[in-house]
Amino acid sequence: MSQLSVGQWGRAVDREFFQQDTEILARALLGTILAHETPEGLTAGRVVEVEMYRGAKDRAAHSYRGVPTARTQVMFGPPGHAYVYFIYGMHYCLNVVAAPDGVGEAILLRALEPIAGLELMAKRRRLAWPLGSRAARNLTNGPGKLASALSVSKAQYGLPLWSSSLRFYQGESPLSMAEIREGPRINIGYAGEAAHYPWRFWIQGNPFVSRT
DNA sequence: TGATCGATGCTCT
DNA sequence: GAGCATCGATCAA
Repeated sequence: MSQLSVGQWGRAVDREFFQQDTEILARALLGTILAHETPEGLTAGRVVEVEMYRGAKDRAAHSYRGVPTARTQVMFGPPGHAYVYFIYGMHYCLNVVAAPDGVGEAILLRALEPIAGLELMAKRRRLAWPLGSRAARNLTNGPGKLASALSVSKAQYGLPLWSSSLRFYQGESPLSMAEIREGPRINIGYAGEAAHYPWRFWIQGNPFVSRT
């Protein structure tokens, strides 16, 4: 059954998809489908909001100091793998590793538009089912929420996002430049000048974006 | 509709 | 020991 659904989302991306400049990749991720198959079932959503973090050039990046740590190790590896970290004592955040091996860059997935497995997502998010329209918007419109809804945690750390149970599909059609908006990233006030860089990208007018 | 604040524990200094 | 790429509850308007 899941194979049928997956077919509607176009081809799975390949390894080469991730081998492009981090900003190009961040924009290209908008509109793709992220799917996670688990024993509980399939959940998937369309990527509608991302932020990029650029290593040594970027005070907001976990990799800013340039030295890999136990947490950030995968960020410095080859692109296309999952960088998952635990934050505020209760949430996970999912990133796509970008840039060549040895360079610590990544793209944070901030919001999805849910498209498959909504009941399972609601269960994981502890929301009542069936969902009202407000609750549907609340399913995956934030980095911690989407990780919870898709059941992403440290168990997915380092997974290749073109060939594992957690992977991207191309989606229907590429977005035009006019559909993509950009602005400063969220909650990085500690990062000085970098806090103002317009490194958050989202699909204009999409109701599942975390903020506008 | 928006501002404020507490929860909670890992990560790094 | 301090801080954190968040979320949800609560309160004011």
